[in-house]
Amino acid sequence: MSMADATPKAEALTDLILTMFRANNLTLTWGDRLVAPFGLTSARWQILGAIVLSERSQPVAWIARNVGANRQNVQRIVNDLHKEGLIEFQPNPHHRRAHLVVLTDKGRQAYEAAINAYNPKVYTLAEGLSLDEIRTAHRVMATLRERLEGEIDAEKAAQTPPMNSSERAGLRS
Amino acid sequence: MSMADATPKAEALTDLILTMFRANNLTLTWGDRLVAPFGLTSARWQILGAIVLSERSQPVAWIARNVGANRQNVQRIVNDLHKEGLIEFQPNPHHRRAHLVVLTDKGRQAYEAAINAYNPKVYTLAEGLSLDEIRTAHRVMATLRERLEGEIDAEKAAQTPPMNSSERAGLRS
DNA sequence: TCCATATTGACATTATAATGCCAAATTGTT
DNA sequence: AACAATTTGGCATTATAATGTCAATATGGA
Repeated sequence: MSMADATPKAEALTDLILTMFRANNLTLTWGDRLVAPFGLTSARWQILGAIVLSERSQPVAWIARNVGANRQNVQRIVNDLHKEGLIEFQPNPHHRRAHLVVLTDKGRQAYEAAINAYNPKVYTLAEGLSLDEIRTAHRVMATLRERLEGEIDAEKAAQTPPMNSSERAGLRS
Repeated sequence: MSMADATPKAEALTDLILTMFRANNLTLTWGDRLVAPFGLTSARWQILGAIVLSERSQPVAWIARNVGANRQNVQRIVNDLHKEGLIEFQPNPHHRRAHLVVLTDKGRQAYEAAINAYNPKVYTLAEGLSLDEIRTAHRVMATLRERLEGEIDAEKAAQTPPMNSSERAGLRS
């Protein structure tokens, strides 16, 4: 990175980040091709997974938060999946508009087909790597994720300083 | 991932990939905010970096290949950077149309400002992580990248089987 | 030299993502 | 009960990315 004052650790983290950018994009296009035969994309697959793996069925906005994506994009993808019969909406006892999203049989089949295509591939992908180093990498990436989530949350909080209850009370006087 | 037949290693790699997706997106928005004051984005920054860090000046298509992005998108970004005076084109002795892309003073200043803003931040980001585990993570991600590049290249080669010289000779008869 | 192939920038089109705004609905506070 | 704040889906707009096509140019063989 041509940073004169970079410590080895910071330099190594920069290398990691740059490699992550490439690996991320490659993984997405790899996933796109892998699940294309089932009418899926990486993005659709991710959303189906979020639905399948959640304890209980959720409205769109919750899914978006869970996968860390924009609510509107998830809504668009969910609507597409609905048009194609992969998911359906169920009434939400707690909210009249926020319907619950569940998989149809067709959706479940597509998701399972994706998983079945993925499993042998990811096994091959892991060849030459030890369980330990994969887990170490996971821990590093998880730490990175936590740090960044913290920073971004902090920025958002700084932009619109939330009132505490005494401040709100003061406004009313 | 709810994969009945997954080995621990494959499962760990899946966890890593899912965490990578999140960390990647967070890093990009974090980078966007970091360099926005200098008229940059993560994508622009990456391209300026590719120009700065390359041994010799290159045309757009080469830059695109180096950063693993679409030629057309890099072209668009480069054109934007040109309009804003961050880069300029120089004649290419080896190609009449493929001009060489170089940074202007303004571009260099923006890039340096980005680096200066980035350096202390990445140092903070690395806190709590050891040099060893960062390097291990880097190696894992680099392996992942190589594997995926290999797979994708293989698929492309399979789509349009290239002729060898004898096949070409045979066609002519 | 001649010719097939590959590269490159330009242009067009489509797909996807990001952002802002709105009204309906819900939640929490007082 | 009343009211502010938040959440949610819908809609519109813009920004960015991806894909395809084309002509100009360059490259490598024969």
